[in-house]
Amino acid sequence: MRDDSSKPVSNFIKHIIDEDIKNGKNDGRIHTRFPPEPNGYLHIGHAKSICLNFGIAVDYSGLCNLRFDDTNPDREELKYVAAITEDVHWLGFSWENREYYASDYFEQLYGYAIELIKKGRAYVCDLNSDEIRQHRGTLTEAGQESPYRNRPADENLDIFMRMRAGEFEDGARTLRAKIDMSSGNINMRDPVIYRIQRSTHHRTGDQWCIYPMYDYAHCISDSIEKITHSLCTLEFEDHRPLYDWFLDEIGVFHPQQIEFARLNLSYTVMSKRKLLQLVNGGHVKGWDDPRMPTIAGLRRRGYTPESIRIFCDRIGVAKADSTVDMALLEYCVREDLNKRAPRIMTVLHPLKIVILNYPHDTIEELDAVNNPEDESAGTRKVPFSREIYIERDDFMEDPPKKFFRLAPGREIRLRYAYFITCEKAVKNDRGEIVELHCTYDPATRGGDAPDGRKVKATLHWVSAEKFIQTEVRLYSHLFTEAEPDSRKDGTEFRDYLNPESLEVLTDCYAEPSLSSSKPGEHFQFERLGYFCVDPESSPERPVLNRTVTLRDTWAKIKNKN
RNA sequence: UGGGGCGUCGUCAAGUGGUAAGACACAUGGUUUUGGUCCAUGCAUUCGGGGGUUCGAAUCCUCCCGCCCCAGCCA
Repeated sequence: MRDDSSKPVSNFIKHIIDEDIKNGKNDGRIHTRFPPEPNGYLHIGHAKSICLNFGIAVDYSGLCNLRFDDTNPDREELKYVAAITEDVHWLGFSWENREYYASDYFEQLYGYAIELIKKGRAYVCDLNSDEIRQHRGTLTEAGQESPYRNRPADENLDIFMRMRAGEFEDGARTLRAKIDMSSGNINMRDPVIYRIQRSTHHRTGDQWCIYPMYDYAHCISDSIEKITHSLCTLEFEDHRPLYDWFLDEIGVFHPQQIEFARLNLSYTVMSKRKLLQLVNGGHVKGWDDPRMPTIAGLRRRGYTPESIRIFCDRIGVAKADSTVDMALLEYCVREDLNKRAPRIMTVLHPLKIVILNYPHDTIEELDAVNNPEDESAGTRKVPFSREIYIERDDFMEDPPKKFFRLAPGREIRLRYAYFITCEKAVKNDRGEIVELHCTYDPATRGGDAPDGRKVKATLHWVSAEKFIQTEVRLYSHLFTEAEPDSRKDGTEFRDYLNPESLEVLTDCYAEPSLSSSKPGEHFQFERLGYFCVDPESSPERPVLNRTVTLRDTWAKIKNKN
């Protein structure tokens, strides 16, 4: 699936692919893969990779596999593969029957390891992890060769097979590639390719007590699947020589690894580790907390797959480290929801109005447009009565020059209803405004004055006779700093958690029609923002999450003052 | 004193020797029964810096500066 197909996006990876096709590489075949480790939830950074990999497959009439990189059973769980497949599907991508697992290749991987041993390119090392580290050297000093480095091939073969058979304790030995302990690239200093690890794998159970390492398993998995272009993030750039080394030594199909910059987003963090800390530390309510940049969180917040896809198209793909402005993501979801979200009126902070000259015991049903951007969305009836609620912010007793909403003596329009004029603000003992007394002009029914007189503002409102009480959860940035995790002053991301990232409003009043809404449905609350029905919602008591506010010019003017 | 990358508008990002796309953000007008949407306009004489090659350089050469990644039996 591709959005914005009218504007094909160019990037350096496509240039490489174009060139490859021109040169007839792989007979013009294009095959990518998205290779998550099932050890956590997907976030918007993964969405970038998903859109890139699946998008390229679509653009070049190729294929994209979903492959779980499940070579470390200590951290991986079945529940994560379920969550990941759900998220990728939800984003709108399909991999048909090409759902693969690195663990499917364990036997083949083992076979290639035997070959490497026979070729003298791998050896069993008896050093423990501390000793291996000590032998590795430093960034500026070469490493020392392991005393086991020149163990004869047949002995290596024998011990490696006994490793598989379970003869040795966890961590007692490793299989290592025999490359170059003095390489400037630390990845090439005889990297471990198999470790002994007795943990139950979510797919292979207790069949194995040795597991391959990422560098070894990943390139061969790509090769087995005949991947043509293996796209990964920048931190794997240093691993490419190793990726190439394994495939060259084994002599199998050789995909091309290409690295791109991972996505960073302002006002949030984007690593599984940090997101996990937010969950475990109780700073959010879970992986799908609407404040989280996870796919599950964004979904619950009310982001649509389309909005995320178009966002991924717009941010581009390059090799420079970058942090994309959260405002772009918000723009993308507003743009999408503006076209599709039905409008409804909801008052978040109610202020009662009594319309003195409107009859008691009368409820009118007024026509309201469901979506001015989509005529086919039709109209609905909204009940109007003598007492209504408006937004507290829409009235000021002593308004500044540029405030053109309701004020004493001023006439405004109630959307789809009538013009009303504020006659009096009624206060309590403490001088707080408790309600407004207004009068209406019956001739303005529907919202237009027959005499053509204009009004400076149109306010949303809800009948105080017929409404549904709702809970509304307002979200704002999770962090108070744009880049909470890359500061140099000794502080860390958790120091910048926004204490006001969630505000729960339990006494909001919505049009009655909201009671028939279902979890996941989107609405625009007129003049306020886009909202999405939460899974915790019920017909008796709807719960709405604010996805994003509307652009608010008045707020800008107010803040400038 | 190691290896690998990257520096184009506030933020992303095109550009691949012929004279700086686009988007977001920002600003200003217009339309409007959402201070929304939409529309129009403005917003890098210059591409991290210096030198060089060339009729011509963000693009080529050279030196310098800055930033990111790497020392898991994680991925």
